[in-house]
Amino acid sequence: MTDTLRKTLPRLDESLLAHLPPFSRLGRADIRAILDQASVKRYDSGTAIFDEGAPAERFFMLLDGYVRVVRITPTGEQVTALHIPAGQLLGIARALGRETYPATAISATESLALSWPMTLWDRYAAQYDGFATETYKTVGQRLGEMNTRLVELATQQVEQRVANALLRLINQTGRKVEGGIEIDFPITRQDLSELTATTLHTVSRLLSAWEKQGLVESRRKHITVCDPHALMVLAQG
DNA sequence: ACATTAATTATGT
DNA sequence: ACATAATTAATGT
Repeated sequence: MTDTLRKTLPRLDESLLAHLPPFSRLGRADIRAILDQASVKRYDSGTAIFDEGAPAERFFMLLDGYVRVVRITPTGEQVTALHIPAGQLLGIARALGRETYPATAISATESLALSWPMTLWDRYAAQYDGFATETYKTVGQRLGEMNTRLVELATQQVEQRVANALLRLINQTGRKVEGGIEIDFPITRQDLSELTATTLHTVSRLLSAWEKQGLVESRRKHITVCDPHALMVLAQG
């Protein structure tokens, strides 16, 4: 008689979460319970998942795609803070003790995300072993990344800044392709310039120069690094 | 060593 | 055809 209860859409499979850091130490039953409280949503490329300053009502787990976390400066220009690949938590304002989102999240590709009401955050953190510690690890990583970027901004020149940015991008979101490693989501020179606090023109020139030296290849909205090692040399200054 | 401005071309819907 | 991306040169700080 139990299958008369089958009234909802296909249930989410536990394997979606089982191998992801915050959930990897949890048992199947716990994951099932968490999954049953989640809702799924698909985001077209370029749409906002949440906005800076808005009340942080939900937190998210990115299942597929890439998201860029963006802040708006007082003068109204965007600054990309970081990119988040699939498999990471997102919008975890609660973990930072905040009631509002500290930045805007925009899907860089078509994306798929689970979300939960933020009220569940405390419960999960309290009752599921490993949930809190694992998420603080990724929070720590992101903090570290932003910190090293700050140092770069203060100390390095433009050329090594964009070289470093490229290297990070292929590390975090790189996909092996014939002849190099390709950034796995559409990225413009404007985006890269925001990441490195320079202009799209300078980025364009640098990429053109590197392309002539066989360091990179780029089509529109697409960059692949052919010689990571040479880039690393450049990145040191 | 870089930004800014502007003009030109290429590319995707 | 239209908007968006990318290149390139010239000029400015």
